[in-house]
Amino acid sequence: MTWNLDSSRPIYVQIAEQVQLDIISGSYQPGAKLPSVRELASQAKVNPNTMQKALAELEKSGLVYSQRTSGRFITEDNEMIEQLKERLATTQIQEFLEKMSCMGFGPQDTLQLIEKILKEGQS
Amino acid sequence: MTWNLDSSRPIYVQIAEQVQLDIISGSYQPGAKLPSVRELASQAKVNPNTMQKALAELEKSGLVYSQRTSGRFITEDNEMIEQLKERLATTQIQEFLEKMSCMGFGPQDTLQLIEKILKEGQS
DNA sequence: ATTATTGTATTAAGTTATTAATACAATAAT
DNA sequence: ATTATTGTATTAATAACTTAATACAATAAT
Repeated sequence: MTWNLDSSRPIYVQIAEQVQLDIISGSYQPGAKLPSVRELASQAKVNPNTMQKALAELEKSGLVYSQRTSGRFITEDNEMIEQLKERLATTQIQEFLEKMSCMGFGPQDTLQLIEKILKEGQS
Repeated sequence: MTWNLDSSRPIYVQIAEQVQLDIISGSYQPGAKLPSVRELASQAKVNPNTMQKALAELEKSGLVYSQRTSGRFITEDNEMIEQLKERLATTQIQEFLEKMSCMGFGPQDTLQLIEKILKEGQS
């Protein structure tokens, strides 16, 4: 796990987002055990409380759960993960299209621009 | 001008972004005069300093300029505006594709998803 | 039973950034 | 010359977050 944190937004939010992405993308398998709060905090070089706060966020959504002394685990509910992934992707797309629209690019303009950029990137 | 502000990020950043969008999209024409800091602040219901800070941001990039007592104006440099628009769009697209990639959607997956969502939105 | 490891809770302090209040400065308009 | 309007600067207050220190709670391992 490599932590990519900056000061633009709260650390705990960034951590929560990154772990969430790892779950959605499958880097963390359903049911997998997470390292302890202290261990993760040490890796990310943040205070244990900050890590705790980040993980508590993920628990609110049910994505992870904790067992008092054995540790923390990713949910085994594959369905939930899939739904979240789908929902997040949809939101991302809609926000993106909205922003492009504000800049004066309609959906078709945007699609063409993306394809153009993808072609350029291949070189 | 309708101001759409929330507390997730600094107000002055959001204001700067929105004015920038208005310039890029053509809502503010090149050379146009902006309302005074106090007037804009009143409209947006923020402190004049906040508005001042937002506009100062745009001045750094050369998008607007101020004349001590006559007011603030949009740059007349059409070229600059066009370049910024292009650069911003490219950045938006790259960031978007990057995020989708982290979620496990490759470029082709993403394009298909966008098209699917656009079709649904028409109904 | 004891110990070590886990998550959790509480409180305080420090830091930073944002916002607000106010005063100052320049100049166009009169 | 005076006044009103503009942008600007300075300082203070507020808010949010992070860090830190510490204590508590539950249970698996021994």
